[in-house]
Amino acid sequence: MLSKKTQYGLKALGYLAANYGEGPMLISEIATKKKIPIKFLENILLLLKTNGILQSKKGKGGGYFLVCNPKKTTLAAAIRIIDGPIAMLPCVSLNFYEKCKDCDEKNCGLNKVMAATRDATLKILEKRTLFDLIDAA
Amino acid sequence: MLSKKTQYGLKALGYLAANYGEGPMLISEIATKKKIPIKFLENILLLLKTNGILQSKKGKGGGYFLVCNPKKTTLAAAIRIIDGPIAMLPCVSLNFYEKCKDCDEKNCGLNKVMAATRDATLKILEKRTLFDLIDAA
DNA sequence: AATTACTCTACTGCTTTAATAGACTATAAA
DNA sequence: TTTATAGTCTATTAAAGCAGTAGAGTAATT
Repeated sequence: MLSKKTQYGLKALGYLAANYGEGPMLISEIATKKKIPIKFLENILLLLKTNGILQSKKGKGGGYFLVCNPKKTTLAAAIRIIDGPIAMLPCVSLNFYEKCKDCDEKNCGLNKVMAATRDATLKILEKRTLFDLIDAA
Repeated sequence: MLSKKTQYGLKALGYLAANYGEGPMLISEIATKKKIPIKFLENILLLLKTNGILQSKKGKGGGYFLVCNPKKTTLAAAIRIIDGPIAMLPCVSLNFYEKCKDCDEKNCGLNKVMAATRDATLKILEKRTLFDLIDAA
């Protein structure tokens, strides 16, 4: 399961995507509209900034905004920043790979299944973008 | 990510699947062969038993064994027992559903993407079985 | 009766999660 | 050049979950 932090982050990114091109949005506005604890949201947005997805401006008229067009940033990228690995096991993770000790990957049935699962998941998350997070109503 | 407990559980089930029909297997044997802490494995196998996947026999010649043919038990079922939800968010979980407060699912972009991801994942995990966990070598 | 082997309850240390607090820095407008 | 605005940064906390351990208890077999 995704952490609450990740869920909040994606919600916030959806809001920023919906308002893309309209200048910086206040943390407080995002927090209110998306019902996210404001101090928690500060951390999350900062994290997304240091990882190149968001940019910010201080002072009056300031706030956060997307660096790129929402369709350019995949959900896989956003999730990896906040939550870490997308794969179900370290031994099949593309970005956070760790070798299983006591297990020969080549012959491991579990490894193969989990690799297939990872591929199916990524096929969605590498294609969908922040644009897809925009709410209907 | 799956918990270590789940990973151990699946490894153990793979071992039991490989030896299906050969009578009960000792916890100690599974633990040794699969490099799992034995006391931890006890908990896991018991959990799988109370949930109907395994059966056991006490005393000499005892041990654990699969209730059904390995091809009858899906990985989704096994994972749900040990790890809980497979979906990335409670609001798209089929077996552990929880409504998001402060969010209208019908219009939520995130909800739709996560539902699609869940479907892709389940398409694999509801089809693959304990039989697929059997190691090659 | 003795041995084998699963069963059950409880506990421990550790890490992560989900926040909160408060001081600090940069920007812009009056 | 002060004041208000708004993001930045460090630290702390309570609660929960994870990984693993301990030990006594029960059932089956020989």
